[in-house]
Amino acid sequence: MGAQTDTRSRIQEVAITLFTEQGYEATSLREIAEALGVTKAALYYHFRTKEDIVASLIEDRIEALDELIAWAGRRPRTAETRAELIRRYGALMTKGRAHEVMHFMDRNKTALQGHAKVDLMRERMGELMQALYDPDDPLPVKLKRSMALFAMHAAWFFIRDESTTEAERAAAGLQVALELADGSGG
Amino acid sequence: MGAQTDTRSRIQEVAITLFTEQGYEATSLREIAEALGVTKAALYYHFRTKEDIVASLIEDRIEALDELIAWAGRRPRTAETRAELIRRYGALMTKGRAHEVMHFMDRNKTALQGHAKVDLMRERMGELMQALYDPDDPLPVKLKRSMALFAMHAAWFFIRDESTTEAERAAAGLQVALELADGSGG
DNA sequence: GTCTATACATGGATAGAC
DNA sequence: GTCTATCCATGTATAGAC
Repeated sequence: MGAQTDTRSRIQEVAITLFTEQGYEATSLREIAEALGVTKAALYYHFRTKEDIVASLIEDRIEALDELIAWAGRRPRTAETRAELIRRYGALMTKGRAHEVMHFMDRNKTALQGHAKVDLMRERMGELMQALYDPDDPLPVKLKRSMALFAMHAAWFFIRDESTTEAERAAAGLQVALELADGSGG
Repeated sequence: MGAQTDTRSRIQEVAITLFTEQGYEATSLREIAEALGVTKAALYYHFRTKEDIVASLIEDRIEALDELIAWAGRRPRTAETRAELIRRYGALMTKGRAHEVMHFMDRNKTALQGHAKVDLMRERMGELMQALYDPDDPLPVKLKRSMALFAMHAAWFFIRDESTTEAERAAAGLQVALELADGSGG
């Protein structure tokens, strides 16, 4: 704890910001180090690799998703389950740096491909998406429900307006997600 | 024409495939060259830089978007205009490698940031999105309409099922997009 | 139109001093 | 816990022969 923990979380904060704004590959460890006023080698004391910085940002999220998927598996695939799943997913996203992490991952899809923890996270997101529909649902239904989870992040991805609050974004995302997951036809 | 043109378009085809699957930065020119059975230097005969390959893939798209935006600007912002805009956008996407290009761009957001033509393309997509709503629309409406254009690509991004045809994807995307752009409230 | 060879820059990662 | 110095791999791009 103390100075070490503080430096560690400062590294995470600077890293996710630069990774999202400039890109994961475009951001060198030297750049992160300089932004913090330390050197490259100092980073290597706190994280063994560049990948480890990413892993540290998402590993707690994966656990939360696991629980949510397990919960969904124990319930019937009804409209109520879908709505509740979406609400719970939304609640998860209010904690920590959840939206920043999703934004970072969205903007660096290929660059993060192959990273163990990221691949796991993507897999979990896919499972969660598939918990929202049946394999024999018509394509438009599959599409709408697939987009439901995405809708909960879209207010951060699409709406650039600085004056919009986090709460407003969350509420709008939730509303649109629930609409998308509700219907059974066109 | 002839051999030169053929090689040029073969480069484009291999490039967009590798860029999408492995990532733009992760794909070296040597790799593209080897996949074609030529050398790195041969690529430089057809394209001055790596960026130029990307530019060649999207520059015709930008023109098409310009026309669509101009058309929307001449019409009142009604539900009918929105629906027609979406249909026209969908028609554009049936031509050439449109969906591949969008998929490529989606998966390489940060890596492509700063490329002149890509930035222009993104700008145009933003303008098109904003043609679907008014600045004073409530947030959920903005969000839904922003997602409409995205829906037309989502059938390619989200639905992995190989047995789904292009026509089915297009039809589903169009249907969902029209629904998202239609409503005025929650 | 395609080749070989190479210049040049950058980035991740490590060794070892303090 | 942070530093300097350095290794090593890779990638873009160019020069010039065939």
